[in-house]
Amino acid sequence: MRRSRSDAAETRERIVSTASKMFMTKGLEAVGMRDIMSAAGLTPGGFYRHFESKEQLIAEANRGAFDRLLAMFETQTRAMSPGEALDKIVSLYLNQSQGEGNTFLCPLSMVGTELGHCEPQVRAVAADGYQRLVQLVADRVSELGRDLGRDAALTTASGVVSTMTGAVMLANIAGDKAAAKSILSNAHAAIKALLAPVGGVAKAGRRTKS
Amino acid sequence: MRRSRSDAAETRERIVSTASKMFMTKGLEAVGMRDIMSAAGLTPGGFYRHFESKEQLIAEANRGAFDRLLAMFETQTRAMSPGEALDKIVSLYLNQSQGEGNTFLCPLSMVGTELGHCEPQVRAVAADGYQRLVQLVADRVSELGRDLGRDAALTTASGVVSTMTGAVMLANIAGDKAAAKSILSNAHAAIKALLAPVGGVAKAGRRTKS
DNA sequence: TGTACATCAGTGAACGCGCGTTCACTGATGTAC
DNA sequence: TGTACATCAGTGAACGCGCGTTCACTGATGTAC
Repeated sequence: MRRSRSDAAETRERIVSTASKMFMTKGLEAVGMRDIMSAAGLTPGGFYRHFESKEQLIAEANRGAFDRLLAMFETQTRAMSPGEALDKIVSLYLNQSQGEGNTFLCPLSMVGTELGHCEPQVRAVAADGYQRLVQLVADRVSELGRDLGRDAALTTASGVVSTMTGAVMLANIAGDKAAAKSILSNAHAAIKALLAPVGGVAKAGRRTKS
Repeated sequence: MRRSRSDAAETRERIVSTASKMFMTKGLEAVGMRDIMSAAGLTPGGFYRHFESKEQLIAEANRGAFDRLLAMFETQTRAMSPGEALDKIVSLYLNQSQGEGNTFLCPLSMVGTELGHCEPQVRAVAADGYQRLVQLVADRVSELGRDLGRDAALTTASGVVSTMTGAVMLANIAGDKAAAKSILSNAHAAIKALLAPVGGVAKAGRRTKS
Protein backbone atom coordinates (compact mmCIF):
# COMPACT_ATOMS: atom_id res chain seq x y z
CA MET A 1 0.00 0.00 0.00
CA ARG A 2 1.47 3.28 -1.09
CA ARG A 3 2.52 5.78 1.61
CA SER A 4 2.75 9.56 1.40
CA ARG A 5 6.02 11.11 0.26
CA SER A 6 6.95 12.22 3.75
CA ASP A 7 6.18 8.74 5.09
CA ALA A 8 8.43 7.31 2.41
CA ALA A 9 11.25 9.72 3.24
CA GLU A 10 10.88 8.80 6.90
CA THR A 11 11.02 5.11 6.02
CA ARG A 12 14.17 5.63 4.01
CA GLU A 13 15.87 7.39 6.90
CA ARG A 14 14.72 4.69 9.29
CA ILE A 15 16.26 2.01 7.08
CA VAL A 16 19.57 3.88 6.93
CA SER A 17 19.80 4.56 10.66
CA THR A 18 18.68 1.06 11.62
CA ALA A 19 21.20 -0.45 9.21
CA SER A 20 23.93 1.86 10.46
CA LYS A 21 23.59 0.64 14.04
CA MET A 22 23.42 -3.00 12.96
CA PHE A 23 26.40 -2.74 10.61
CA MET A 24 28.55 -1.09 13.29
CA THR A 25 27.77 -3.64 15.98
CA LYS A 26 27.60 -6.87 13.96
CA GLY A 27 29.71 -6.19 10.86
CA LEU A 28 28.85 -5.41 7.25
CA GLU A 29 28.68 -8.96 5.91
CA ALA A 30 27.06 -10.49 8.98
CA VAL A 31 23.95 -8.33 8.68
CA GLY A 32 21.45 -9.47 6.03
CA MET A 33 18.79 -7.51 4.20
CA ARG A 34 16.00 -9.40 5.99
CA ASP A 35 17.56 -8.54 9.36
CA ILE A 36 17.70 -4.86 8.52
CA MET A 37 14.23 -4.63 6.99
CA SER A 38 12.52 -6.53 9.77
CA ALA A 39 14.35 -4.43 12.40
CA ALA A 40 12.98 -1.39 10.57
CA GLY A 41 9.48 -2.95 10.68
CA LEU A 42 9.34 -3.73 6.96
CA THR A 43 9.47 -6.70 4.59
CA PRO A 44 12.48 -7.47 2.36
CA GLY A 45 11.06 -6.42 -0.99
CA GLY A 46 10.41 -2.83 0.01
CA PHE A 47 14.12 -2.12 0.29
CA TYR A 48 14.59 -1.73 -3.45
CA ARG A 49 12.07 1.12 -3.66
CA HIS A 50 14.68 3.19 -1.80
CA PHE A 51 18.09 1.79 -2.69
CA GLU A 52 19.83 0.19 -5.62
CA SER A 53 21.77 -2.39 -3.61
CA LYS A 54 23.14 -3.39 -0.24
CA GLU A 55 26.40 -1.74 -1.30
CA GLN A 56 24.65 1.62 -1.62
CA LEU A 57 23.04 1.19 1.79
CA ILE A 58 26.44 0.42 3.32
CA ALA A 59 27.81 3.63 1.81
CA GLU A 60 24.90 5.73 3.13
CA ALA A 61 24.87 4.06 6.53
CA ASN A 62 28.55 4.82 6.98
CA ARG A 63 28.23 8.38 5.79
CA GLY A 64 25.40 8.81 8.30
CA ALA A 65 27.49 7.32 11.10
CA PHE A 66 30.32 9.77 10.38
CA ASP A 67 27.87 12.68 10.19
CA ARG A 68 26.35 11.83 13.58
CA LEU A 69 29.71 11.16 15.24
CA LEU A 70 31.30 14.40 14.07
CA ALA A 71 28.22 16.48 14.84
CA MET A 72 28.17 14.96 18.34
CA PHE A 73 31.81 15.92 18.84
CA GLU A 74 31.06 19.49 17.76
CA THR A 75 28.11 19.92 20.09
CA GLN A 76 29.77 18.16 23.03
CA THR A 77 32.84 20.42 22.88
CA ARG A 78 31.16 23.70 21.95
CA ALA A 79 32.61 26.57 24.00
CA MET A 80 35.40 24.41 25.43
CA SER A 81 39.05 25.42 25.31
CA PRO A 82 40.99 23.54 22.62
CA GLY A 83 42.79 21.46 25.26
CA GLU A 84 39.57 20.46 27.00
CA ALA A 85 37.87 19.82 23.66
CA LEU A 86 40.66 17.50 22.52
CA ASP A 87 40.55 15.53 25.74
CA LYS A 88 36.75 15.26 25.53
CA ILE A 89 36.86 14.09 21.91
CA VAL A 90 39.49 11.48 22.72
CA SER A 91 37.49 10.24 25.74
CA LEU A 92 34.25 10.06 23.80
CA TYR A 93 35.93 8.28 20.90
CA LEU A 94 37.76 5.74 23.03
CA ASN A 95 34.65 4.87 25.07
CA GLN A 96 32.26 4.65 22.10
CA SER A 97 31.71 0.92 22.41
CA GLN A 98 32.04 0.49 26.17
CA GLY A 99 28.59 1.46 27.47
CA GLU A 100 25.28 -0.14 26.48
CA GLY A 101 23.44 2.45 24.42
CA ASN A 102 26.22 3.09 21.93
CA THR A 103 24.52 5.55 19.62
CA PHE A 104 27.69 7.08 18.20
CA LEU A 105 29.95 4.46 16.70
CA CYS A 106 32.77 5.15 14.27
CA PRO A 107 32.92 2.95 11.15
CA LEU A 108 36.72 3.14 11.13
CA SER A 109 37.12 1.38 14.46
CA MET A 110 34.01 -0.81 14.26
CA VAL A 111 34.21 -2.16 10.70
CA GLY A 112 37.49 -0.66 9.47
CA THR A 113 39.09 -3.75 8.01
CA GLU A 114 35.85 -4.72 6.27
CA LEU A 115 35.70 -1.26 4.67
CA GLY A 116 39.16 -1.92 3.26
CA HIS A 117 37.71 -4.73 1.14
CA CYS A 118 34.66 -2.83 -0.15
CA GLU A 119 33.98 -1.26 -3.51
CA PRO A 120 35.49 2.17 -4.27
CA GLN A 121 32.13 3.85 -3.57
CA VAL A 122 32.16 2.65 0.05
CA ARG A 123 35.88 3.15 0.55
CA ALA A 124 35.54 6.74 -0.61
CA VAL A 125 32.99 7.38 2.16
CA ALA A 126 35.34 5.82 4.71
CA ALA A 127 38.36 7.76 3.43
CA ASP A 128 36.34 10.97 3.57
CA GLY A 129 35.18 10.19 7.12
CA TYR A 130 38.80 9.66 8.12
CA GLN A 131 39.79 13.03 6.63
CA ARG A 132 36.96 14.79 8.44
CA LEU A 133 37.92 13.21 11.75
CA VAL A 134 41.57 14.20 11.28
CA GLN A 135 40.51 17.74 10.36
CA LEU A 136 38.32 18.02 13.45
CA VAL A 137 41.26 17.04 15.66
CA ALA A 138 43.75 19.14 13.68
CA ASP A 139 41.60 22.27 14.13
CA ARG A 140 41.81 21.90 17.92
CA VAL A 141 45.51 21.10 17.77
CA SER A 142 46.07 24.25 15.70
CA GLU A 143 44.22 26.36 18.24
CA LEU A 144 46.20 24.78 21.04
CA GLY A 145 49.62 25.32 19.51
CA ARG A 146 49.36 28.57 17.58
CA ASP A 147 53.00 28.47 16.56
CA LEU A 148 52.42 25.07 14.92
CA GLY A 149 52.20 25.01 11.14
CA ARG A 150 49.11 23.62 9.38
CA ASP A 151 51.09 20.54 8.36
CA ALA A 152 52.38 19.86 11.86
CA ALA A 153 48.84 20.01 13.24
CA LEU A 154 47.61 17.59 10.58
CA THR A 155 50.51 15.24 11.24
CA THR A 156 49.78 15.21 14.96
CA ALA A 157 46.05 14.80 14.37
CA SER A 158 46.67 11.89 12.00
CA GLY A 159 48.76 10.17 14.68
CA VAL A 160 46.01 10.72 17.24
CA VAL A 161 43.37 9.24 14.92
CA SER A 162 45.51 6.17 14.15
CA THR A 163 45.94 5.58 17.88
CA MET A 164 42.23 6.05 18.68
CA THR A 165 40.94 3.82 15.88
CA GLY A 166 43.50 1.12 16.64
CA ALA A 167 42.74 1.14 20.35
CA VAL A 168 38.97 0.86 19.93
CA MET A 169 39.40 -1.93 17.38
CA LEU A 170 41.73 -3.81 19.74
CA ALA A 171 39.41 -3.23 22.71
CA ASN A 172 36.60 -4.83 20.70
CA ILE A 173 38.74 -7.93 20.17
CA ALA A 174 39.86 -8.18 23.80
CA GLY A 175 38.22 -10.98 25.70
CA ASP A 176 37.35 -9.37 28.98
CA LYS A 177 36.23 -5.87 29.89
CA ALA A 178 39.33 -5.25 31.99
CA ALA A 179 41.70 -5.90 29.08
CA ALA A 180 39.62 -3.55 26.92
CA LYS A 181 39.73 -0.80 29.55
CA SER A 182 43.48 -1.21 29.81
CA ILE A 183 44.01 -0.86 26.05
CA LEU A 184 41.86 2.26 25.99
CA SER A 185 43.51 3.96 28.96
CA ASN A 186 46.97 3.19 27.58
CA ALA A 187 45.93 4.75 24.29
CA HIS A 188 44.61 7.79 26.10
CA ALA A 189 47.94 8.16 27.89
CA ALA A 190 49.80 7.85 24.59
CA ILE A 191 47.65 10.56 23.02
CA LYS A 192 48.19 12.87 25.99
CA ALA A 193 51.93 12.36 25.59
CA LEU A 194 51.60 13.17 21.89
CA LEU A 195 49.67 16.36 22.57
CA ALA A 196 51.75 17.48 25.56
CA PRO A 197 54.53 19.20 23.57
CA VAL A 198 51.88 21.16 21.66
CA GLY A 199 50.79 22.73 24.94
CA GLY A 200 48.22 20.19 25.84
CA VAL A 201 46.27 18.77 28.71
CA ALA A 202 48.87 16.28 29.92
CA LYS A 203 50.71 16.74 33.19
CA ALA A 204 54.05 16.47 31.44
CA GLY A 205 56.16 19.14 29.67
CA ARG A 206 54.35 22.17 28.25
CA ARG A 207 55.50 24.43 25.45
CA THR A 208 53.53 27.52 24.39
CA LYS A 209 54.02 30.39 21.94
CA SER A 210 57.31 32.03 22.97
CA MET B 1 44.00 -41.86 -2.99
CA ARG B 2 45.64 -42.07 0.39
CA ARG B 3 48.94 -40.20 0.93
CA SER B 4 51.74 -40.96 3.39
CA ARG B 5 51.58 -39.40 6.83
CA SER B 6 54.29 -36.89 6.04
CA ASP B 7 52.48 -35.96 2.82
CA ALA B 8 49.32 -35.43 4.82
CA ALA B 9 51.08 -33.27 7.39
CA GLU B 10 52.57 -31.23 4.55
CA THR B 11 49.13 -30.85 3.00
CA ARG B 12 47.71 -29.65 6.29
CA GLU B 13 50.39 -27.03 6.66
CA ARG B 14 49.91 -25.94 3.05
CA ILE B 15 46.19 -25.43 3.66
CA VAL B 16 46.87 -23.33 6.76
CA SER B 17 49.51 -21.12 5.17
CA THR B 18 47.56 -20.69 1.93
CA ALA B 19 44.45 -19.79 3.91
CA SER B 20 46.40 -17.43 6.13
CA LYS B 21 47.59 -15.33 3.18
CA MET B 22 44.14 -15.30 1.59
CA PHE B 23 42.35 -14.40 4.82
CA MET B 24 44.74 -11.52 5.50
CA THR B 25 44.47 -10.01 2.04
CA LYS B 26 40.79 -10.62 1.22
CA GLY B 27 39.06 -10.90 4.60
CA LEU B 28 37.78 -13.86 6.61
CA GLU B 29 34.23 -14.00 5.23
CA ALA B 30 35.16 -13.16 1.65
CA VAL B 31 37.35 -16.25 1.26
CA GLY B 32 35.45 -19.50 0.65
CA MET B 33 36.51 -23.07 1.27
CA ARG B 34 36.65 -23.81 -2.47
CA ASP B 35 38.95 -20.79 -3.00
CA ILE B 36 41.32 -21.98 -0.29
CA MET B 37 41.36 -25.64 -1.31
CA SER B 38 41.85 -24.94 -5.00
CA ALA B 39 44.61 -22.43 -4.20
CA ALA B 40 46.24 -25.23 -2.22
CA GLY B 41 45.83 -27.57 -5.20
CA LEU B 42 43.10 -29.69 -3.64
CA THR B 43 39.38 -30.34 -3.92
CA PRO B 44 36.83 -29.09 -1.35
CA GLY B 45 36.00 -32.37 0.35
CA GLY B 46 39.54 -33.08 1.49
CA PHE B 47 39.45 -30.17 3.89
CA TYR B 48 37.50 -32.07 6.52
CA ARG B 49 40.16 -34.79 6.82
CA HIS B 50 42.31 -32.10 8.48
CA PHE B 51 39.96 -29.63 10.17
CA GLU B 52 36.62 -29.63 11.93
CA SER B 53 35.36 -26.40 10.43
CA LYS B 54 36.22 -23.13 8.72
CA GLU B 55 36.21 -21.54 12.17
CA GLN B 56 39.04 -23.83 13.29
CA LEU B 57 41.02 -23.03 10.16
CA ILE B 58 40.58 -19.30 10.82
CA ALA B 59 41.93 -19.80 14.33
CA GLU B 60 44.96 -21.77 13.12
CA ALA B 61 45.63 -19.45 10.19
CA ASN B 62 45.71 -16.47 12.53
CA ARG B 63 47.88 -18.20 15.08
CA GLY B 64 50.28 -19.04 12.25
CA ALA B 65 50.28 -15.45 11.02
CA PHE B 66 51.19 -14.18 14.49
CA ASP B 67 53.90 -16.84 14.86
CA ARG B 68 55.52 -15.89 11.56
CA LEU B 69 55.24 -12.15 12.18
CA LEU B 70 56.77 -12.27 15.64
CA ALA B 71 59.51 -14.69 14.61
CA MET B 72 60.35 -12.37 11.72
CA PHE B 73 60.62 -9.42 14.10
CA GLU B 74 62.94 -11.41 16.35
CA THR B 75 65.28 -12.47 13.55
CA GLN B 76 65.25 -9.08 11.82
CA THR B 77 66.28 -7.25 15.01
CA ARG B 78 68.68 -9.81 16.46
CA ALA B 79 71.81 -8.10 17.77
CA MET B 80 70.37 -4.61 17.35
CA SER B 81 70.31 -2.02 20.13
CA PRO B 82 66.85 -1.66 21.69
CA GLY B 83 66.35 1.73 20.02
CA GLU B 84 67.27 0.43 16.59
CA ALA B 85 65.20 -2.69 17.13
CA LEU B 86 62.11 -0.67 18.05
CA ASP B 87 62.47 1.54 15.01
CA LYS B 88 62.94 -1.51 12.79
CA ILE B 89 59.90 -3.27 14.21
CA VAL B 90 57.76 -0.18 13.77
CA SER B 91 58.97 0.28 10.18
CA LEU B 92 58.38 -3.36 9.31
CA TYR B 93 54.94 -3.35 10.89
CA LEU B 94 53.79 -0.13 9.26
CA ASN B 95 54.96 -1.19 5.79
CA GLN B 96 53.58 -4.73 5.97
CA SER B 97 50.92 -4.19 3.31
CA GLN B 98 52.71 -1.66 1.12
CA GLY B 99 54.95 -3.83 -1.07
CA GLU B 100 53.85 -6.65 -3.36
CA GLY B 101 55.09 -9.84 -1.74
CA ASN B 102 53.54 -9.27 1.65
CA THR B 103 54.49 -12.45 3.39
CA PHE B 104 54.19 -11.11 6.94
CA LEU B 105 50.77 -9.65 7.58
CA CYS B 106 49.31 -8.99 11.02
CA PRO B 107 45.74 -10.22 11.61
CA LEU B 108 45.07 -7.29 13.93
CA SER B 109 45.53 -4.66 11.25
CA MET B 110 44.36 -6.73 8.29
CA VAL B 111 41.19 -8.36 9.66
CA GLY B 112 40.94 -6.84 13.13
CA THR B 113 37.32 -5.75 13.10
CA GLU B 114 36.25 -9.10 11.65
CA LEU B 115 38.07 -10.89 14.47
CA GLY B 116 36.00 -8.85 16.92
CA HIS B 117 32.87 -10.60 15.63
CA CYS B 118 34.26 -14.16 15.70
CA GLU B 119 33.68 -16.99 18.15
CA PRO B 120 35.63 -16.98 21.43
CA GLN B 121 38.06 -19.59 20.07
CA VAL B 122 39.22 -17.20 17.32
CA ARG B 123 39.09 -14.09 19.49
CA ALA B 124 41.31 -15.81 22.03
CA VAL B 125 43.98 -16.34 19.35
CA ALA B 126 43.73 -12.68 18.36
CA ALA B 127 43.85 -11.46 21.96
CA ASP B 128 46.90 -13.66 22.57
CA GLY B 129 48.59 -12.33 19.43
CA TYR B 130 47.99 -8.81 20.65
CA GLN B 131 49.56 -9.62 24.02
CA ARG B 132 52.60 -11.19 22.37
CA LEU B 133 53.07 -8.16 20.13
CA VAL B 134 52.80 -5.79 23.09
CA GLN B 135 55.27 -7.91 25.05
CA LEU B 136 57.77 -7.88 22.18
CA VAL B 137 57.64 -4.09 22.06
CA ALA B 138 57.61 -3.74 25.85
CA ASP B 139 60.78 -5.82 26.15
CA ARG B 140 62.66 -3.38 23.91
CA VAL B 141 61.14 -0.38 25.69
CA SER B 142 62.30 -1.82 29.00
CA GLU B 143 65.82 -2.27 27.71
CA LEU B 144 65.79 1.26 26.35
CA GLY B 145 64.61 2.93 29.54
CA ARG B 146 66.11 0.92 32.36
CA ASP B 147 64.62 3.23 34.98
CA LEU B 148 61.14 2.56 33.64
CA GLY B 149 58.92 0.19 35.60
CA ARG B 150 57.50 -2.95 34.04
CA ASP B 151 54.05 -1.35 33.97
CA ALA B 152 55.26 1.84 32.32
CA ALA B 153 56.95 -0.17 29.56
CA LEU B 154 53.76 -2.17 28.97
CA THR B 155 51.67 1.00 28.90
CA THR B 156 53.97 2.60 26.34
CA ALA B 157 54.10 -0.58 24.27
CA SER B 158 50.31 -0.84 24.29
CA GLY B 159 50.07 2.72 22.97
CA VAL B 160 52.58 1.93 20.25
CA VAL B 161 50.64 -1.18 19.18
CA SER B 162 47.32 0.72 19.08
CA THR B 163 48.92 3.34 16.86
CA MET B 164 50.55 0.80 14.53
CA THR B 165 47.46 -1.36 14.08
CA GLY B 166 45.23 1.68 13.56
CA ALA B 167 47.57 3.23 11.02
CA VAL B 168 47.90 0.08 8.90
CA MET B 169 44.15 -0.46 8.99
CA LEU B 170 43.53 3.14 7.89
CA ALA B 171 46.21 2.93 5.19
CA ASN B 172 44.40 -0.11 3.78
CA ILE B 173 41.21 1.93 3.54
CA ALA B 174 42.85 4.99 1.96
CA GLY B 175 42.09 5.38 -1.70
CA ASP B 176 45.47 6.27 -3.14
CA LYS B 177 48.98 5.15 -2.28
CA ALA B 178 50.01 8.68 -1.32
CA ALA B 179 47.31 8.98 1.35
CA ALA B 180 48.35 5.60 2.73
CA LYS B 181 52.02 6.62 2.89
CA SER B 182 51.05 9.80 4.68
CA ILE B 183 49.03 7.96 7.33
CA LEU B 184 51.91 5.56 7.93
CA SER B 185 54.61 8.22 8.18
CA ASN B 186 52.46 10.30 10.53
CA ALA B 187 51.99 7.24 12.71
CA HIS B 188 55.72 6.60 12.68
CA ALA B 189 56.34 10.18 13.80
CA ALA B 190 53.78 9.79 16.59
CA ILE B 191 55.46 6.60 17.80
CA LYS B 192 58.89 8.25 17.76
CA ALA B 193 57.45 11.06 19.85
CA LEU B 194 56.02 8.48 22.25
CA LEU B 195 59.34 6.68 22.58
CA ALA B 196 61.50 9.81 22.75
CA PRO B 197 61.08 10.46 26.50
CA VAL B 198 62.09 6.86 27.17
CA GLY B 199 65.45 7.60 25.60
CA GLY B 200 64.59 6.60 22.10
CA VAL B 201 65.54 7.12 18.51
CA ALA B 202 63.69 10.38 17.88
CA LYS B 203 65.49 13.65 17.34
CA ALA B 204 63.47 15.35 20.09
CA GLY B 205 64.08 15.42 23.87
CA ARG B 206 66.05 12.54 25.36
CA ARG B 207 65.95 11.37 28.95
CA THR B 208 68.20 8.59 30.23
CA LYS B 209 68.93 6.96 33.59
CA SER B 210 70.11 9.90 35.75
C1' DT C 1 -14.24 20.70 -5.05
C1' DG C 2 -15.17 16.02 -7.14
C1' DT C 3 -14.02 12.27 -9.96
C1' DA C 4 -11.04 9.06 -12.74
C1' DC C 5 -6.80 7.37 -13.26
C1' DA C 6 -1.76 6.83 -12.87
C1' DT C 7 1.74 6.30 -9.63
C1' DC C 8 4.42 3.91 -6.53
C1' DA C 9 5.52 2.50 -1.27
C1' DG C 10 5.25 -1.61 0.69
C1' DT C 11 4.14 -6.94 0.60
C1' DG C 12 5.77 -11.53 0.65
C1' DA C 13 6.70 -15.44 -2.22
C1' DA C 14 10.09 -16.92 -5.32
C1' DC C 15 14.59 -17.03 -7.97
C1' DG C 16 19.34 -18.18 -8.70
C1' DC C 17 23.49 -18.64 -6.53
C1' DG C 18 27.35 -19.68 -3.61
C1' DC C 19 28.23 -20.94 0.84
C1' DG C 20 29.93 -24.58 4.50
C1' DT C 21 29.57 -29.21 4.90
C1' DT C 22 28.60 -34.30 3.92
C1' DC C 23 29.19 -38.58 1.70
C1' DA C 24 30.09 -42.64 -1.19
C1' DC C 25 33.99 -43.76 -3.43
C1' DT C 26 39.13 -44.64 -4.88
C1' DG C 27 43.40 -46.49 -4.22
C1' DA C 28 47.94 -45.87 -2.02
C1' DT C 29 49.76 -46.44 2.67
C1' DG C 30 50.29 -48.70 6.98
C1' DT C 31 49.78 -52.91 9.74
C1' DA C 32 49.38 -57.76 11.21
C1' DC C 33 50.96 -62.22 10.69
C1' DT D 1 60.36 -60.38 3.41
C1' DG D 2 55.64 -61.38 1.43
C1' DT D 3 50.78 -61.34 1.57
C1' DA D 4 46.02 -59.90 3.07
C1' DC D 5 43.50 -56.52 4.90
C1' DA D 6 42.24 -52.20 7.28
C1' DT D 7 42.95 -47.43 7.19
C1' DC D 8 42.31 -43.04 5.62
C1' DA D 9 44.00 -38.82 2.43
C1' DG D 10 41.97 -36.98 -1.21
C1' DT D 11 37.98 -36.76 -4.90
C1' DG D 12 34.05 -34.44 -6.65
C1' DA D 13 29.12 -34.53 -6.72
C1' DA D 14 25.44 -33.37 -3.85
C1' DC D 15 22.85 -31.38 0.21
C1' DG D 16 20.49 -27.83 2.74
C1' DC D 17 20.49 -23.21 3.67
C1' DG D 18 20.55 -18.28 3.65
C1' DC D 19 21.98 -14.71 0.90
C1' DG D 20 20.89 -10.46 -2.31
C1' DT D 21 17.57 -9.50 -5.45
C1' DT D 22 13.22 -9.74 -8.43
C1' DC D 23 8.45 -9.62 -9.31
C1' DA D 24 3.39 -9.71 -9.51
C1' DC D 25 0.40 -7.69 -6.64
C1' DT D 26 -2.25 -4.30 -3.35
C1' DG D 27 -4.24 -0.15 -2.31
C1' DA D 28 -3.46 4.56 -0.56
C1' DT D 29 -1.53 8.82 -2.51
C1' DG D 30 -0.87 12.22 -5.93
C1' DT D 31 -2.44 14.31 -10.28
C1' DA D 32 -5.25 15.89 -14.20
C1' DC D 33 -9.38 17.81 -15.63
